[in-house]
Amino acid sequence: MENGAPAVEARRRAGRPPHPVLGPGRITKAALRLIARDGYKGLTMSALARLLNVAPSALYNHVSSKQDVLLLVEDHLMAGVDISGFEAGPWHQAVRGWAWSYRNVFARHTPLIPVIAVLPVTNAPQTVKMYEAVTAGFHAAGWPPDQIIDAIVALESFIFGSAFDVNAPAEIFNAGELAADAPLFTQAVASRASGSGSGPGGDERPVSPSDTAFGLGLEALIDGLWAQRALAPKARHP
Amino acid sequence: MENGAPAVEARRRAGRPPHPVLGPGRITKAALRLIARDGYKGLTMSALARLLNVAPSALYNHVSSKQDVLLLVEDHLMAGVDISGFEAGPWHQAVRGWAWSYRNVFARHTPLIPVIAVLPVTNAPQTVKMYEAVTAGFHAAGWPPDQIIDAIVALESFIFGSAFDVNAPAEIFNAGELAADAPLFTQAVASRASGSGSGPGGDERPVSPSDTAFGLGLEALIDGLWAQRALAPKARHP
DNA sequence: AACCAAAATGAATGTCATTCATATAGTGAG
DNA sequence: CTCACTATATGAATGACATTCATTTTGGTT
Repeated sequence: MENGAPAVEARRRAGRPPHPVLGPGRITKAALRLIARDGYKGLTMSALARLLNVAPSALYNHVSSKQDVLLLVEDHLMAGVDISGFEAGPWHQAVRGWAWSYRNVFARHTPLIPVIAVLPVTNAPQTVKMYEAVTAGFHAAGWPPDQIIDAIVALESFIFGSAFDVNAPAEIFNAGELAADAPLFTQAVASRASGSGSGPGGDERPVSPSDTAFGLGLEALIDGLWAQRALAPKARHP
Repeated sequence: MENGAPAVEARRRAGRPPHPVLGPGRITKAALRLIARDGYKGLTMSALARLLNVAPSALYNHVSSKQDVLLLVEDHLMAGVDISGFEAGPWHQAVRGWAWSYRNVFARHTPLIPVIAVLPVTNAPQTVKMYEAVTAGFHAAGWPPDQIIDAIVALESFIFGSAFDVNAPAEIFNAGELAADAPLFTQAVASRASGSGSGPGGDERPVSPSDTAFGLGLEALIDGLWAQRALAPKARHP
């Protein structure tokens, strides 16, 4: 039941079917089922309509484009991002939990990232809700108000980039025939400390290389941002 | 002149036209011209063929798919990323220059990012060359070899995510009708310190919000990574 | 019972990437 | 000089796709 107000008002104007056979909610659920089964390549308007026992053109009475469908999915996923840490706990730990959760949710939905990163949050209630919770956490930690959004954007950029990295194949850094021209790089790849370290849960189990890199970068970013809190904004560069 | 060796060897095997009318080099250049003119939506195999005065199907004698074309473009762009700082200067400054340059190059080529982030570097000479230079810089700065790749991946993730942010519209954080439900967020957006700070060149001119966020995150990441250098790899999380 | 607007339909359109059978052209071998 | 070989170019065809449109169905309201 996402945003019933306009539907109610519209229903007031004239006779309507009381059972909305199709609607944002059902479309979102069907899209998620499709994505879970066949991935984003399987998410076509035809497949979506087929799953809903409806003609493809019928969907356009409820969404104006496929991008609209992606927006619905995105906003639904945002509700799955863990913001509980910002309600009470220490800032460092809240950001950690939020960032891991955020990355894990979108690692399986990377095709959404180019959409999210560029589209306004208007008409995305769950997304706004998440931003409000995160902002509140920063505020409570004494962050300078005029730096909060920039800090969130920086963290989000790292999270989105890292979500792509999760889907990288293991051999992505295999230079192949070019290895001879890149001895230091090849050596660094070979000695990469994969499998060591602790997992996102703090327990001692093997983690993927992308988990290790994300953990390293996240801790660096959290510490670095904390240290720069209240300093003048800078964007210097040689 | 991109890797003439295979072509020469192939020419040795049998009779060939001495003037390669089409080839990776020309295809790459044409693709870049198309992207510059019409953006990535204008980069179609038909348009590419038209620009080269050739039938679309002819392209498939030189590339096996459109993804191959994107790979050619990507590797070409990698040559434009500034790695000069790693040859001599201090580590902090070298990373800074590299990261700004890397982000600026791919901010205008975000459709490539999902491709880059997932595809092996094999057969991408410029890409391998860049990684080698960066690895050498980390090595020279005394970085623990088994952490170099993870640190680079973390920086790259931040860079890729930030490249998307560059293309975000100014009103991306306008909550619209939902503003009432997100007072702290709305206030933080309004007080965002945009226009202040110094530009990437260190001079005093207005910078975009994405520049500010990138500068903030990059400095935090650089400082944080430097501080964590030589510490045990960690990926902890509550 | 008639009306009206939302919603569903089926056919059609245009844009893609990609494939395939065929044709061409230049080169080394005879 | 000529034949055969091979890379490369061609044009037509295919199938997937999002989207549009004229038309019909549907069900509550009057």
